[in-house]
Parts: sequence; structure tokens; C-alpha cells
Amino acid sequence: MYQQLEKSIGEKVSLTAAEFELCKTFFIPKKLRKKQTLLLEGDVCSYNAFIEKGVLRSYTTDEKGNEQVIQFAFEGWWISDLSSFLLGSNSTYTIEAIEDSELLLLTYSAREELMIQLPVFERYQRILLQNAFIALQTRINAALNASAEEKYIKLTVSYPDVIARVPQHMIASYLGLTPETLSRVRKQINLRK
Amino acid sequence: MYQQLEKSIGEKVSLTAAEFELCKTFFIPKKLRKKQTLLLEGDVCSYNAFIEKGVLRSYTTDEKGNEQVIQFAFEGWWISDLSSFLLGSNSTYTIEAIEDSELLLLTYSAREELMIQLPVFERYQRILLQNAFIALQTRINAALNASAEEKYIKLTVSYPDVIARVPQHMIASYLGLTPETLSRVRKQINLRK
DNA sequence: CGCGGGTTTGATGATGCTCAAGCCCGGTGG
DNA sequence: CCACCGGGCTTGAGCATCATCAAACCCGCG
Repeated sequence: MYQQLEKSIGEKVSLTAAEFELCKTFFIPKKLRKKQTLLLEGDVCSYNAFIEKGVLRSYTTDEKGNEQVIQFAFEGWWISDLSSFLLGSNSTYTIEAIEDSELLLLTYSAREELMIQLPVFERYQRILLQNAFIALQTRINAALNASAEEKYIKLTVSYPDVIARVPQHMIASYLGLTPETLSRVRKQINLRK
Repeated sequence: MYQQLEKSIGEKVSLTAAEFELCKTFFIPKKLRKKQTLLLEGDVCSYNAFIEKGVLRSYTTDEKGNEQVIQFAFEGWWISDLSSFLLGSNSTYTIEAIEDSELLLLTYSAREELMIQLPVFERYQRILLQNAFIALQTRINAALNASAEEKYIKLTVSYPDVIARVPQHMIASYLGLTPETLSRVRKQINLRK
């Protein structure tokens, strides 16, 4: 149940077995079935969730009722609404399982306490954030300057898991396209092969 | 010369005067005139730069030679190419002064050492990153789902400084628009007032 | 077997880009 | 002090990309 977490932390910082045992005690395991939600838009995000197994997404709903996918998260990734989690504000995101999933939840106070007892965990969190930040900057650049086809191809190269495991209309939303446009883009690409 | 830095750190964490004195010793002051660069595309980003005074931007150049603005940074903000700075890879960004500016530079080793000697500085860095991450997520959402006019209006509301102090063609690039389109958007908005 | 969500296909239209020209204004040199 | 130059902003016409609306299709599931 904690393999992915151990692997993720171990890749970023070094931790003794005893420290990891301590670390584990701060998490709350939780299973989610497909389409169940971890967080509903409007609620306060009480957990930082680490994914041991499965796929989740976060999305907002705009005035017209369209879902706009913000993020996909797979095994070994974290997901939450950081803004709501950190500030206690009402979330603008919903977080939902795309497949049956197994999570490890960290409350705000557990996280604070863990960072105090295990300063290396704060370092781990910072490194994760740095990586996430870099990835987001790259994504912004693609979002602003690439065509529909370029964005899709970049996604297939960088995150083949997304293509393999996520329904197409959610990918379209993630790329800022309509499902129709993504369908046509894929057709074009296939015709050329 | 260190007022903005003291203010920025003080807003996020608490620090004694003596600790701040220690902190200061890790930084290298540097002045930059308008249009001078801190980092050139292709070089390794050796510094994390804190801005005491002035405005900078980072941008990439695509295959066709178009500049794509990634970020603007004002007094009290940080700027660097995190990916290059952390990994020692060649930067894909250029960082350039938009106005005459005064910077405080932190090398990689100075930053590591500072985080060890002053763990609260690691916390400060993590909090900054959290905020930057949240802001980027919001920006992604606008980039993918908002019209040209909506993106511009959101920018005027969220970052009036950008409108006031940055040339219009750079704003256009930041929003992923051509200068012509931004000009027309502004005209439309003015006509309605 | 039939229903329903997701994907595809088609026709039409809007948004924003490209290319081209003109304008405005600040800086430079005669 | 004025004329000229050049960069940046504006304006216009035509065009490409992608969205919208509508309908058909496909396939898994009750």
C-alpha cells in the first residue's frame, strides 16, 4: 500500500527505513471507485492526496457548465487544490477518480507536523513543487503558442499514459479543444501514417 | 538595497534581525540597465534572481524566431529558469531587463547552503513556489479557455502593473496573441466605455 | 434488443492570424 | 531647431484554424 510513496520520496531525498515508518503513520489510506470524488467544487480541500494506484483528474466548471480539466494524476503523483488546501478557501475544483484508485491522504495539520518532525519531507515537497512548476511553464507555453495538433502530439510524447488511460473528451478539455476538434486532429495524424 | 527582500521573506515566515543579516551575506547585488540580459538562451542559469527594483521578463525564441514571453517579474518577485538552475541544463529562456533594475543574485550553492543554515529559508522558498504554482494553474486555465478579450481583461485586473509598465507587444506575446489582435481588443474595450 | 455515452463526420461561422500599409512619437544628426 | 528615421502601435483585407450545431455511428451494458 505504500510502495509508490516510498519510491517517490526515495527518488527525491534519502530516508531511513525508520523515518519512512514514521512518515507512513501520518497518512490516511482511502479507496475511490471510478467517478467517485475526493473533493467537490465549493468545499474546502482537506487533503493532499498521493496516488498509490489509479488515475484522478481535477476540473472546474465554467458559467456555461462546461468542465475544464486542469490536471490528470497517476500512480506516484500528488493531487489536490493547493490554493484551497493551503488557505482554507472554497475550492474551485472538483477532484474525481477516472479509474478505481487507492490514495494516501495527508491533512493540513498532518503535513505541517510531518514537515517539522521530518524536515527532509519539507525538502521532498519543495522538490516536487519545483518539478510541477517547471512542467506547468512548459505546458503554458504550448497552450499559448501551439496549434491543436502540436499540443496533442506533445502530449502523446510527454505523457503517453494520458492517451492510453483517459477518455478522449477529457483529453480534449485538458488541451483546451472541443471533442470534435480532437477527433479530427487524430484522424489527420492517422491519415499521414 | 535589501528592503524588498526583507519584506518578502517577512511576509511568508518569521525571521530575526540577526538571521536576516546572515541571509543577506549569501546574495550578490547586481544592476542591470534596460535591455541588458541576466541569462541568454543556451547558457546555464547560474542565479536565482530577486528583484529589488525594476522589471524583468523571461522569454523563449521559437523556430520562426518569434519571442514568446513566459513571465514578467517586478519588485519583490523572483525570476530564473528553474529547470536550468536546478538541473544545470542549458536554458531555453532569455532573461532581460525591461527597465533599469537592481537584483540580488543567489547561486545554486549559496541557496543550498542558505537553506541548510537557515531552514526557515527553505520554508520561504517552498511557500513562494506554492504561490507561483497556484498562479500558473489559474493562468493555464485562462490561456486554454478564455478569449483574447477575456485574457486581457483578467490581466488588467490581476496585474495592473503589467499594463502600466510593460510595452504592449510584450503583453501580447505573454497572452499568446499577436500585437495586432491585442491592439484591436483594446480598441473594442475602449469603444464600450 | 435497445438504450446511451462517447466518438466521428459534415456544414457553417466566428475568432484571431497574416500580410501590408499608415500613423504616431521620441530620438538623432544636420 | 527642424527634418528625418525607426520602432511600436493601429488599421484594413483576406484567410486559416477551430468552435458550434446537428446528425450518424459505434459499442458496451442493462
